[in-house]
Amino acid sequence: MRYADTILEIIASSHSHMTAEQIFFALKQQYPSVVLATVYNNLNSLYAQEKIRKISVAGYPDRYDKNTRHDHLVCRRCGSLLDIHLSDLTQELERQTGFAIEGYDLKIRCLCPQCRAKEQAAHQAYESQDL
Amino acid sequence: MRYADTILEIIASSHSHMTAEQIFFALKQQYPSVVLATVYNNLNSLYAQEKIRKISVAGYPDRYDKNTRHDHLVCRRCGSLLDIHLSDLTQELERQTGFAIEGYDLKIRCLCPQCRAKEQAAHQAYESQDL
DNA sequence: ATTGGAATTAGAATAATTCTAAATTTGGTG
DNA sequence: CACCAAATTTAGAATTATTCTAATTCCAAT
Repeated sequence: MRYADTILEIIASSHSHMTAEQIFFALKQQYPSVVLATVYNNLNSLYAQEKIRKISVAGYPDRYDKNTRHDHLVCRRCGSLLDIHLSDLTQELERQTGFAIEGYDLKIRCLCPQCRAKEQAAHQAYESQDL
Repeated sequence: MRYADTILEIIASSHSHMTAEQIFFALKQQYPSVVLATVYNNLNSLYAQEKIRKISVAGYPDRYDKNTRHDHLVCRRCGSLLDIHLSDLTQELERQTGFAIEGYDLKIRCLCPQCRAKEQAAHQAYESQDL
């Protein structure tokens, strides 16, 4: 895992949530000979060690994130992600489910500002059309 | 959308969480000439109308579920899903995020009973080996 | 009957990811 | 240092899930 630390740094220092391909291009800046499969190998290994998180949203490639406890806002229109720090639900979920849980993944569906603007524009175009 | 209602019924009456392919085979019982692309067309349309939910877990094909409010237990080892009815977090999430949210998706990571048994067996084999 | 629009079909295409086998690198040992 | 074994990387083929395209079929309204 010669590249594992560099990949961890790329993920840690990114404010976006990068796909395997984006990480691949970032890594290529430093190691031009590296190959996408290696990135997948490293990401899978880091994920298995729980050093990174993997975020799956239907319709989008998997994205990777640092493994700190936080939740995500997901735009229902463009799929963009935003970290959000909410209070930890583990205790409450254990109380409600009645057993020890290993963790959880909370995605909040919303509209990002750009998409909100686009939807409003579309809505107004519709409203003002001749009927 | 000639098959939409049948697909809805298949999803509603299934206690598992079916993949597009499983739904395709179930639908084929009644309509042997139907084709996988049609199932995807119907599922995408039902999903766009919010009549069904789509569940994405990294490493597994998307699965579909009825669109009632409930959460999911996800086995971290085999990916199996189980519905669980927890109290609605919308209010609390709106309070914490400070804006109107459209919904959320909560997956609780755990080990299903079968996988727990397997992990224990593996653990005991490891413990009892000659060192 | 005829037509138009929507849905379905078949199958090719695409995208993401994994797999396989060969080559390379690494670390330990004599 | 030289060698070996193990682990990692590489290249590229393969697989899987899903979407796309174009042709066909279905159905409802003339």
